[in-house]
Amino acid sequence: MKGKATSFDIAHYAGVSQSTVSRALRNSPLVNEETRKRVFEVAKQLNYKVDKNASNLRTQQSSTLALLLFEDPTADESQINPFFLAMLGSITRACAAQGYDLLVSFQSTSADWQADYEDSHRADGIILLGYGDYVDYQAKFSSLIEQNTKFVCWGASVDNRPDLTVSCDNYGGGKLAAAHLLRANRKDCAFIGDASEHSPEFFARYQGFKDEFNQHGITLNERKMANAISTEESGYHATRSLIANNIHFNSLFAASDLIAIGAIRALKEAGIKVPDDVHVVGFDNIAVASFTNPPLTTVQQDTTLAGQMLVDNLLKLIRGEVVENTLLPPSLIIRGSSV
Amino acid sequence: MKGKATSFDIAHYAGVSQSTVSRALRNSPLVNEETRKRVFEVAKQLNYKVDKNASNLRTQQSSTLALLLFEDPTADESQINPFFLAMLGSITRACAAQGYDLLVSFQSTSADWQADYEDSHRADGIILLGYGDYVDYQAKFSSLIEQNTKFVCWGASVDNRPDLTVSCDNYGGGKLAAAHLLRANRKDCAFIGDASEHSPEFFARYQGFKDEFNQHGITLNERKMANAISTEESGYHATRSLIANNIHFNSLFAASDLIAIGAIRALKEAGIKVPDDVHVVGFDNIAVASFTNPPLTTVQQDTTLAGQMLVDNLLKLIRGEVVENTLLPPSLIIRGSSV
DNA sequence: CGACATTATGACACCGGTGTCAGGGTTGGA
DNA sequence: TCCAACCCTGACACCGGTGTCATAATGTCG
Repeated sequence: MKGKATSFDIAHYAGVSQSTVSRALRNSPLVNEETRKRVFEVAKQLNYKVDKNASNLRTQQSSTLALLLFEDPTADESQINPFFLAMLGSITRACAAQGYDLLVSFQSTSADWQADYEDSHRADGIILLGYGDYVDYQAKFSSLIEQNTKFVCWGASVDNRPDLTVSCDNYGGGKLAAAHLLRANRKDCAFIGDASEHSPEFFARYQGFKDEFNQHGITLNERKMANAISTEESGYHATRSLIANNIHFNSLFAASDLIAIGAIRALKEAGIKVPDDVHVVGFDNIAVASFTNPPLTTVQQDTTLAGQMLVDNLLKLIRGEVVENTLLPPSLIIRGSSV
Repeated sequence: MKGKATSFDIAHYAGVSQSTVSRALRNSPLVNEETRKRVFEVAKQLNYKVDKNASNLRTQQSSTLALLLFEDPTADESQINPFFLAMLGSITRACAAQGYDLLVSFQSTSADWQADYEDSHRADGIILLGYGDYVDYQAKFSSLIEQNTKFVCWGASVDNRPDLTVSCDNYGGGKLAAAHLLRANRKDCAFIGDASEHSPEFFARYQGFKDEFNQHGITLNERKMANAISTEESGYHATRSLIANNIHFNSLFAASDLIAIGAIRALKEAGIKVPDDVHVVGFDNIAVASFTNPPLTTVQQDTTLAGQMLVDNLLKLIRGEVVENTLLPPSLIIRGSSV
């Protein structure tokens, strides 16, 4: 037998029509049990597999989801944010559990990214994942909605469509971190991250953090903030610049673990002890966090649940079901960097 | 316009036949330049995208590769080996660079994994990635070859088909590690990992390591070996058991970084100082390695190059070109755990 | 025994492109 | 003027399935 077997080949050998083969293989109740058995046997013998292209073409759906992973173009190319890798893992698993395949694609945040996986019928829906400047995205989101493209995104909120977003309760997470530092009476706190509308997730973390301090009658000093994107390098440099400017603090909240790790490096280098001189709290609970020196206290995001919710919500959207906004509860992981 | 536009819609609005639309969009030289321009305009207006299912069905190829990631079933489910995640990243990028999409799928090593992505025409070829018990795989490999399925795999060697494998020079890497420890005169060395034919990569690392010692007239003590799979937990327990058995050593070579990190934890717990009492060397250079305490000396595998070679070689196989066996050179990264 | 429901199957159009072939129109050389 | 060459286009079969419709065979009941 040259080439791959088709349903016609099976039909020939099983002595039935091709239609019957198709029905038999999909367990249609219309087919006689004996016939079905015969068809299955022949199919197995010929190592037959349904041609997904033909099947998808006819049914107009692909049983495939696409994952677009946005990378901060300013970040080091070779390293991918471990938090998103963890998400990728859980999304992959969630897809498999639902019988869907997953197409993975990396996108640069700057370039005008293409979301044509759905237009071209390669995927039934799209998952958008990544930090990045979501201000620019709203226009893109609108056009996706207009074209009736099914998608969900992590973190970034889509104007007027809370149902398209799954995210961690970043605000609540920020409060958790603040409450923890306040319990240890570390009131003189620095913040490293981007607390602007360009990074809605970081912004929410900062807001929660600030509000918790405010509720304790403490106003954060704006001079003790430094901008950073979510890389170790960036966190390192931001913290260095604070130190270089003689800014003092006895605790530090980083908008992400990578930033926190870079901050710890800068602190150590300057002879500042963690946690004795400065308590450090990060966000994400990436795998590395427990191996740093000292181990990093951090606000955990449940990536397993997050992946599941993204996939579940997307499938609901595809099926036309109603979806609620999904906010996942964060939890505080206390380690050596703050005790 | 309800539903998505097809080439017939474009043909209608552009006043040409559907055949011409198809040709025009694929930049066939047969089409008049003016006609082409008109077609492109209409296509853009209708936000037309070629239906991949139809296209793939007709051309019998998918411009898609599938990545099967094997996980050690005994490992913690929620954590994925960071080394493979790094590989996943570089493979994704390499695919994109070649204009291919990537389907990602996790497989359990134990279950009889399905490689039907190619049979079902969802992918043109398959990349196999993962540690694991490759002895069981040889039969599967044979059947893949027999069915003329295009695939390459990382690490594991396929009987008589070196061209289907891309791997790091694990043997050479082991020698690098050994030479490094010998330079510091740390001759009393323990090995943590699985040095059996079940883990060909670990086995090769151990062989190179042992041979280098032998060439210096030193025979490794088999009692100072402990089995471990590539997880932190496993490395921790293996090392603990060595310590519990009162086995002494002044250096330790771990078959992977995760094992090394677990080993360091066990050593610290037992009051053994790294690197003063024991020099530790790992393998992989995962991202975590530079953040451990002390930072981990390790043998680096070039994941970027590895991903590229896997994709390049697979595409060559698909195109029917000849492929050479690909061995990537490792390099030693010296950090605090061994100086 | 005839009317009718039930079961199992085959024939066929269809999904949306791609590739082949035939043919119309124009140009150029003899 | 006629034929060949060239350029461009349309008609149509085809990829390998799925879904609908028609129909043959069998069973059921009055």
